[in-house]
Amino acid sequence: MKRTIRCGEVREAHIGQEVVLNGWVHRRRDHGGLIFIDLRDRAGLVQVVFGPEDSVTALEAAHDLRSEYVIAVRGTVVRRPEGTENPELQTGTVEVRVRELEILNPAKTPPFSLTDRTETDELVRMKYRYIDLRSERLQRNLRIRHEAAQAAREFLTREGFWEVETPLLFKPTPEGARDYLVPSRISPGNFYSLPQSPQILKQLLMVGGIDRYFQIAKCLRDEDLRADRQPEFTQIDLEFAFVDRDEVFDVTERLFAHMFRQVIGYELPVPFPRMTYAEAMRDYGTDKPDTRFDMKLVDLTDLAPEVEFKVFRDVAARHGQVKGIKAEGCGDYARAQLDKLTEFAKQHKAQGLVWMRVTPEGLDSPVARFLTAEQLDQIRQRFSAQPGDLLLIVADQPAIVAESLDWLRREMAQRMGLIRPMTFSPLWVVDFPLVSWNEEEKRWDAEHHPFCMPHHEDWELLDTDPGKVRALSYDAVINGSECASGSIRVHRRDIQQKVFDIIGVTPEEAERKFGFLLNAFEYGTPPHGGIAPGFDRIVMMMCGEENIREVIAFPKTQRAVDLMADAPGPVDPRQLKELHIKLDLPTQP
RNA sequence: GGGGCUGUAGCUCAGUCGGUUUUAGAGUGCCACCCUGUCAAGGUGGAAGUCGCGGGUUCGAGUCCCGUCAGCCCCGCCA
Repeated sequence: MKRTIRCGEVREAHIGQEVVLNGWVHRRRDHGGLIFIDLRDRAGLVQVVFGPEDSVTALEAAHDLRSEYVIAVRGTVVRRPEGTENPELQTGTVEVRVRELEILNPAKTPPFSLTDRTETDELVRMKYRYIDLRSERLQRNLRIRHEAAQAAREFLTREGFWEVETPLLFKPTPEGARDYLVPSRISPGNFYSLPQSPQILKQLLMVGGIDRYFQIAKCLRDEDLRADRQPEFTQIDLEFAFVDRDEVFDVTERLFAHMFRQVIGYELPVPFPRMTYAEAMRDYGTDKPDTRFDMKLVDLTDLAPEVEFKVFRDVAARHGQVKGIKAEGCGDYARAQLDKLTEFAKQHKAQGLVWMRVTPEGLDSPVARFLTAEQLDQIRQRFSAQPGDLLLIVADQPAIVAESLDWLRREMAQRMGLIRPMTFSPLWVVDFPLVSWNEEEKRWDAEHHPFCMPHHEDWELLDTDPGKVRALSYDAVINGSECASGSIRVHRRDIQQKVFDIIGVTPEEAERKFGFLLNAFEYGTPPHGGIAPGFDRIVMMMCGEENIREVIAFPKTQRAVDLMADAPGPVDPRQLKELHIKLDLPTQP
């Protein structure tokens, strides 16, 4: 029996029609002489009814139906009897009275229920991913993912981008993330690497005159996983020829706005506010600030040398910082709670946490006795603190102050309920440093990648003070999550050489690693730049999900294992021999 | 590589100070029977356990200790 309509699409308009439905048995309510089945497919649920008036044969057969049986039914759409409508269902005013039932495939009792309200352990969900994919949650998430991809394609096509595929089997890139390698059978001892991103290839497409390129591209990085990181993930990869930063921003903002509007009906504020890297670090202690709430970091370093409190004075003397945040209305935190917050700050590297409860009389704090009344008042004013507020202050090296206060800020916002679900606060973070000092190896590293254009005003600094050079690189940040990253690229040989000099790449090395790209640049390269929005993270936000696995059909665990397929797995020795590979495994003691 | 949380019935969980508060329980699911308007259907009965795994302490371990495995969160890592 071939279906004539999807279960979730049956409506009052179909009353009186004969329909054939195909789907899964979601729930059954067997009254003996009357059986109700909620039949489910991608579109939703509809109630089908088996009764003796319609077919005794079907009724008898229906007693054998169990959860997740795949069935076909033929019957008539009728209005439900007065008082039996179910407002919870889109199909709740109608039902299908069954005359004919065919069991297309029975099912073993599923290892977990798709109808329970309880949350099943993710281990079980991932092992039986094909069952979990039937759940309302994953069906919705994958629908949103599909619609987001379609919206992106539609928008970018309209904006004049060509979708071009780039190879998965490519050349190992020497820097950046760890590569996934693929041995070559034909070229013994040589390997392809799977792309961490199509970075170099998209730049070559610009040299190739493609002008505007996009690709919904799989990227592969052999690094450890996180709640928002999988070893293979998807970027909406973009590159533009003859472009400046503002144009990249404009297109990207409109792309995001289009996707959010089209898929979830949310209006992103366009244009996105812009913040320099330096401002972000100063005000939020991170390069990806969550701007859904304020609670900016307040700097007290200038007050520190004057105070009697030794911790502050010492930190000031060692070029450290004293900064804090104000948690409005948290002045009623008890000692035990404050001890826990101190513990939290310590877990995030701070030596300790100075708290101050703002009372009508002044500041109540263990360190208050080391501060003069005037100093306490200065602090209060610096925070614009009102009675009932709580001040949380960290004194340490700048990096630790930034990190611990970033964590505290987000923790307090969470506790204070400042984070509304399904609100989105985007911004650009711009002017990242071009290079950063690698203390262990005593050299400069590229902060983004070595093809990133330095700010024009900073070109002289390339020779004198590379650490101060700002790059024409940028991140789009939404709700504290890095959602896109890109830059204007170097297309001039002399600038490229200077950047290589700074990061210690010799001409020979450059030739060996990126020779084909540098060669290409000598044959007429347009100024170009681009950006790569992280598709999975965008979809996560649209779905209101906290975890990337919820928006990927077949995700991997934190140990990069597919629990369903049991990948990775061993291979046949013959396959290894063909690839000229001998294993050298660590021996078990 | 490191820190933290978790692991008891198919699923979600409880299990107190280590003990005749059990023969390790509950809800749900499952199985059987009854049941014509339910929608988390209802009723009666039943089956269901390697307490993640290994070792140790003890007269006695789901409970304490050590190790180990797995899942999750975080640090490192992610140009």
